[in-house]
Amino acid sequence: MVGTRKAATVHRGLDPDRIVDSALAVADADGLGAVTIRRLAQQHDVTPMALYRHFRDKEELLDAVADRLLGEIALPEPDGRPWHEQMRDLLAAFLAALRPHPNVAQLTLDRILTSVPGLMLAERTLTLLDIAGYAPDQAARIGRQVLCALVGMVSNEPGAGQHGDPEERDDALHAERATLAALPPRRFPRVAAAAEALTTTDRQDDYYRLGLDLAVAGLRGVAPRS
Amino acid sequence: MVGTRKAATVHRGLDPDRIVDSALAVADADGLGAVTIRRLAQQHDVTPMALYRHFRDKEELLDAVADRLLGEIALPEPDGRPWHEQMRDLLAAFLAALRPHPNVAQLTLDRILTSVPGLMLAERTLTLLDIAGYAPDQAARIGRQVLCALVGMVSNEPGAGQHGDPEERDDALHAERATLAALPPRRFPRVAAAAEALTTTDRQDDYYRLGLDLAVAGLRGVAPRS
DNA sequence: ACCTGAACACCGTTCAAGT
DNA sequence: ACCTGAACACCGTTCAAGT
Repeated sequence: MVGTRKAATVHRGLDPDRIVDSALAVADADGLGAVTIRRLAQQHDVTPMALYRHFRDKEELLDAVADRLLGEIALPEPDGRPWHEQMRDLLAAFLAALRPHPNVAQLTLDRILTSVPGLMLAERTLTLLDIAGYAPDQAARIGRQVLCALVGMVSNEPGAGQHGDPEERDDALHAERATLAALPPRRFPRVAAAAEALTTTDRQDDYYRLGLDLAVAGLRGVAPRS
Repeated sequence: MVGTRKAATVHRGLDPDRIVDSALAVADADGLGAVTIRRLAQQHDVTPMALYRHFRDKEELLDAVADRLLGEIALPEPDGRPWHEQMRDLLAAFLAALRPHPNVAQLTLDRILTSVPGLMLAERTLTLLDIAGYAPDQAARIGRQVLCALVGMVSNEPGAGQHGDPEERDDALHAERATLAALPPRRFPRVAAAAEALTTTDRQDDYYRLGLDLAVAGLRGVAPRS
């Protein structure tokens, strides 16, 4: 009642943040391909064109989704530990932000250098690589590779077939496992033996821990100063 | 004239291989999003529905495109050298097959375990990781990560914005470089300094050599036996 | 066997109006 | 300022025919 002018002009539910919420929910449930201007509009009981008041086009909407993910990165404070320990924590923070939304992770790659939180991640990465002894050019290239590898890790984590029902997804994984296990053991003995490991969604923490080990070990192995 | 029955029923130009050719050409020129049933049909002077004689749906067409790339892998023969040297050559062979088609590379990831050339790559990778001392489960996980990282490397190579004209692409890269260089040097000194390295398409061989170094060094660093 | 034609249920997006 | 409605140029795909 004693509403200020600002309160009087409050949106009834169609502001960019809530659209991004919906986009994330749709992508998590049905994949990035299901994120559609028309579908989001429908979820907000509004005409598709209403969204264009808030985003110039679909790409700008996806930018906002990526920004949301990048904004969730909880950057660890720099400290006095060896660079590779700090690097591990930094990369782990990036992973932690991406993991809840594997279907959306790939969007962040193109936006790392165009959003503030992404730039902060990049700056920290380059700083640690400098401490490791990398020349600036090398650091730029190798930093890109590592962040790229992490995003790929999340986008392609064993369960990420981006289907609808969790039941259907389990069935698909089970079928794939059976196909692999039935491979001719003369030609593909190791793939057949690894059928279980390649198709399980269990022990995801192991998967990610190993991925971090791999990335950090790579950086240490190539670094001028170890 | 003395045509066999087979020669008499030869296609006049609409066989799956030529459709895949077109799909690759379109993807290379205008990105994966431009690969459209209708556009491919048009290129072959045929109705969109004609393609459904050869592919059950669009996904099967993309499977064929991915198979084409995977089929280009020239697997090196196993020999007596240390596992990491053989691994490097194996990964380099995969990279060499992907590099000509960065816009398409990502398609291969989901198809590695469903195509014969992909399975051969996977089998070789697991074999070398076994020699390195990895337990089968670990080998499966880490092998996936590495192949994933390589695909990501190609998909996200500096020039890969998947635009049309090469001129337009250069302009986009130049603009991005300027934006990065103009970043507040107080907050993002290293990113600003790396603007050039992050946006150049020169020295791609360095980029890929470094990526291979990173991957192999990671595998060696994590391996039970080095 | 291979291709066509018309139709359906979707897209993103522009333009001109409405309040 | 914010939303609507109709329209346009695209999608993938089904179905029933044509030869």
